[in-house]
Amino acid sequence: MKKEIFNKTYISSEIPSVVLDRMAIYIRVLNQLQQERIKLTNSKELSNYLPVESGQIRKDLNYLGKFGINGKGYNVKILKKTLQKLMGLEAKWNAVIIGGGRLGKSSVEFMKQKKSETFRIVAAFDPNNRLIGKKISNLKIQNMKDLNRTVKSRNIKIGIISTENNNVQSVAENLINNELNYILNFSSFSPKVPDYVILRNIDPGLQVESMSYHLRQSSLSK
Amino acid sequence: MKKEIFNKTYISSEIPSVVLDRMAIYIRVLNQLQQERIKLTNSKELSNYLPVESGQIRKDLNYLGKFGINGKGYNVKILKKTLQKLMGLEAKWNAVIIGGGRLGKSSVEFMKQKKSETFRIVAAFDPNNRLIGKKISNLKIQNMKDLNRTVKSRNIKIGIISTENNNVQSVAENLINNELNYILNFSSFSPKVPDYVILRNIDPGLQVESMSYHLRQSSLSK
DNA sequence: TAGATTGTTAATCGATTAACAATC
DNA sequence: TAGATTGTTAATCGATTAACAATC
Repeated sequence: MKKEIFNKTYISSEIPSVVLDRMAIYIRVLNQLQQERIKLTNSKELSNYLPVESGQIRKDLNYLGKFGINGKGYNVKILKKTLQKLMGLEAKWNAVIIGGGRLGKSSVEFMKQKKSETFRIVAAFDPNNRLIGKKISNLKIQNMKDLNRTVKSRNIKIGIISTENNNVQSVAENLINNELNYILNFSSFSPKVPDYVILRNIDPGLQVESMSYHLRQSSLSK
Repeated sequence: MKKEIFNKTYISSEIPSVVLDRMAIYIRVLNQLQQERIKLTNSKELSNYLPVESGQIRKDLNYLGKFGINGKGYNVKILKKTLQKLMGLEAKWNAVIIGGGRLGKSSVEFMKQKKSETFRIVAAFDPNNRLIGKKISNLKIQNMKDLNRTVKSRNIKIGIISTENNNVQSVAENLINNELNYILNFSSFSPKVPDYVILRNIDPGLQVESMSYHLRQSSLSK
């Protein structure tokens, strides 16, 4: 028993993060195929939907062990389920949001529309005392000093930051002090966190800016 | 004159996209330093704010030419301005949004809160005729058949997609047929586009999912 | 000048691609 | 069995890191 758990952990922790990123994308494509009632696919077909070569897809999928069907391809349903299991998408983690202002509200609303259902926001806080008692996403905004109690009682694992940039570092430290080591940051300032903390900065502006670079390039060459 | 433009284009197009991504992040940090009234910085200090080593920062910045001050560091203001210029952030490009439903609205609202000011949305469309005439972000939703005329008359360069997943491929093709080769996609389906098209998929769910993977890992090892 | 930090080269590392034997 | 596609190895490519001479 112990050994199996150990193996799983071992195998999984070997997966490079570029591969994990692609695996999340593969699930999107498999959903698409399922909508089109396709039961069996193969690495060539998958590559049609992605900027990834078929060989690389096969290599990535082999981190899951071998369960492709030689000469046939992959069973869409099984492949999707296996990926979802690996990515922990069967569970739903409790999250707390820090920052109940406009950025907080629009972030929550946006994620809701994107149907991102990996976490469930069960409590809200704000370092600005004037916001306490107001509501965000049907949750009453609480005083930061109650954070620890709520994290414990509600079994919260994820901290979401949506405060002003200048509060972000201290909020992040506060979360970490409360053993929240998984942080989703909607602000534009990336806090410095210890290595063991998993931090994801959600900053689409960065992608728009690299697009801007290409727009300028094309306007220069004209 | 011609030569200078040629050189600029040449130098810039050599910049690997990983480096461009980091450059956008460097601008964020420089903004932060400016807020703290810091006039001079160096690669070591910058690395404190980033998951990037000082040597790599220096290497990245050298794509801009050499204008660091040996023994001193970099002038914050000049460095920021140079990066912004390279990234084309002085210009503001006109954009059209296709998809005036809830995803469209919350995407626009979210980007507004994130103060992403690289583009300006000047027109809205929806393939669903029932939405025509309604409003999104103060813009009347128009009929898709008027897309071409509006793109030309308003000098639109960027197409934003915020429709349902199953419309995304055809909407993308429509945009490209109208010479909109810079596409920002807020849906969860990535359309297949020709190589010359610059496509950015804004899908924060992917980052949440790779976080989920780590949450599962940690719960397994307990 | 001495001290500090840049700019740059060479070495390392890891990820991608190409190719094909194994297998259903 | 023949045909097709997987799983996997070896070769290539590119990005990161380490190290230091150049320079203010």
